[in-house]
Amino acid sequence: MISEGDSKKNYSDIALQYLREQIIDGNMQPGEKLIESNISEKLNLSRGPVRDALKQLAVEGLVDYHPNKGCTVALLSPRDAYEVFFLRGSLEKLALEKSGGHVDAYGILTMEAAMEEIKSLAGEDNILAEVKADEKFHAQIVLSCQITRLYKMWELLSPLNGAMFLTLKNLRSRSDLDGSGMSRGDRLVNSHERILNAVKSGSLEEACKALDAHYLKNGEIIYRSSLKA
Amino acid sequence: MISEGDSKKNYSDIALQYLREQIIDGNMQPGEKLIESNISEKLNLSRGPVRDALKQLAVEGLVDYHPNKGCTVALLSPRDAYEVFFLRGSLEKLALEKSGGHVDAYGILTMEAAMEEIKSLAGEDNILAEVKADEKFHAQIVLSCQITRLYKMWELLSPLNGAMFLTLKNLRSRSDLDGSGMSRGDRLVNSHERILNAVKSGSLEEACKALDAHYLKNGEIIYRSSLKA
DNA sequence: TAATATAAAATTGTTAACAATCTAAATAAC
DNA sequence: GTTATTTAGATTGTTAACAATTTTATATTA
Repeated sequence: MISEGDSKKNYSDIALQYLREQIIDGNMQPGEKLIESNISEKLNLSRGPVRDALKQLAVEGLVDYHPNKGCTVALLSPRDAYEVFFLRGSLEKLALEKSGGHVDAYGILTMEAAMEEIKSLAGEDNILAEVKADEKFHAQIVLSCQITRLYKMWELLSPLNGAMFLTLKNLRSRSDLDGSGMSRGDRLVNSHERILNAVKSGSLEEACKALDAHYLKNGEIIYRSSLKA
Repeated sequence: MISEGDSKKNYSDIALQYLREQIIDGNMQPGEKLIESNISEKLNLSRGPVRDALKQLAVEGLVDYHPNKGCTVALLSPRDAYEVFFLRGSLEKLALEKSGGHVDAYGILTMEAAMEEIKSLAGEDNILAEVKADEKFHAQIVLSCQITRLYKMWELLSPLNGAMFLTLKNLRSRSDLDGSGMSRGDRLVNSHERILNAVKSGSLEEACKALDAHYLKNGEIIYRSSLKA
């Protein structure tokens, strides 16, 4: 467990955040080699902190670590997408079951704020901001049950989930519409609105269904398009 | 993700395994400061690999990492125990639900072998061996569903679960018996035997109940004894 | 004496150089 | 011409020294 407090960032964290955002934002090709000396040169620091960051990214699954051979940007298969969506959804449902579907007033307010962000980003082309709004939204669901380690576990999946966002977006920009005839932005808004309504009404069952629909749809889109390719 | 293959260990892994086992085996006091230079001197290597190991242990929750101030052996509260047991149990049940309660022949054989180990260790005083047998047993349950990342997630909880083993043992060596009048070893055997039988009979429901009983009992014992202390 | 400020020691964070390993190119053997 | 073998280069793994920070001990002041 890492105790924070003062967020005066050390170099490892700077490298970590930089690399994570670069990967999620799609500025690094899946499979691409991540050479420590290149990165440390780019960020004007030594290899040590960069190595730390790469090891952490390997834990998060954004990077594949091959001992003695270096790191590569993770190649994420449709199967990976399925697993991440399934797990993230399962953890959120588990949290809701524990809390009886009840998210407190602060949580609801935060979710509503995140909802507004998601709406306003629907037309834009800002993956990183989308990912952050999405995380803010779903985090409140997980936090509802007050089980710290469940949240930590869910949090560990977030970077991968973020990377999937990019995959989804790229798939969509080719076809622009999915089976339902909705744009990606619209579906994102719809999907989250259904979850929010369920949580606000306090219906555990409907909330779980909404979460399933949300994550399964994501998985389905990735899977379908993998067939076309 | 870390690709292995050749398990010719590097120094980071040596330090990691050493520290993890020391902590789980109770040779380091909870709260104790872990000073990099001391450890590296002890293991005859430099601070670099030791730092790597400590960072990994922080991810696993066995160590608390205080930036600029160093690491301490994690202080695990009854609440932590509850959360770890709850999560580990939840993930195992999730896996079984996915696999419809079906563990393949190889898995069953492995579980039976682990069961024998657990039995033979019942009288001994070998926490590390107990932990490994327990892990071998439960791992097969998680692996049944073939979701790689679910296993990885569960695996990440294993070191903490191992540490809880020690806590449980220490509590028991004071009172030697729990409410049920069973010795710790006997309960361990009983509890796992019920799980194994359920899995072998293919009954998802009974397997989930057995898992719940197993983990909830662990949590209960830790909680109860925290009241006495 | 107790509380605060200062100085010394210990410890972590970072770097740069060295060692070991892997990769790829050039050479040799068939 | 193709396959091995050797060699040179690139990259990771490890170390030891340095810088920054924190902790402990000492001295100062009220």
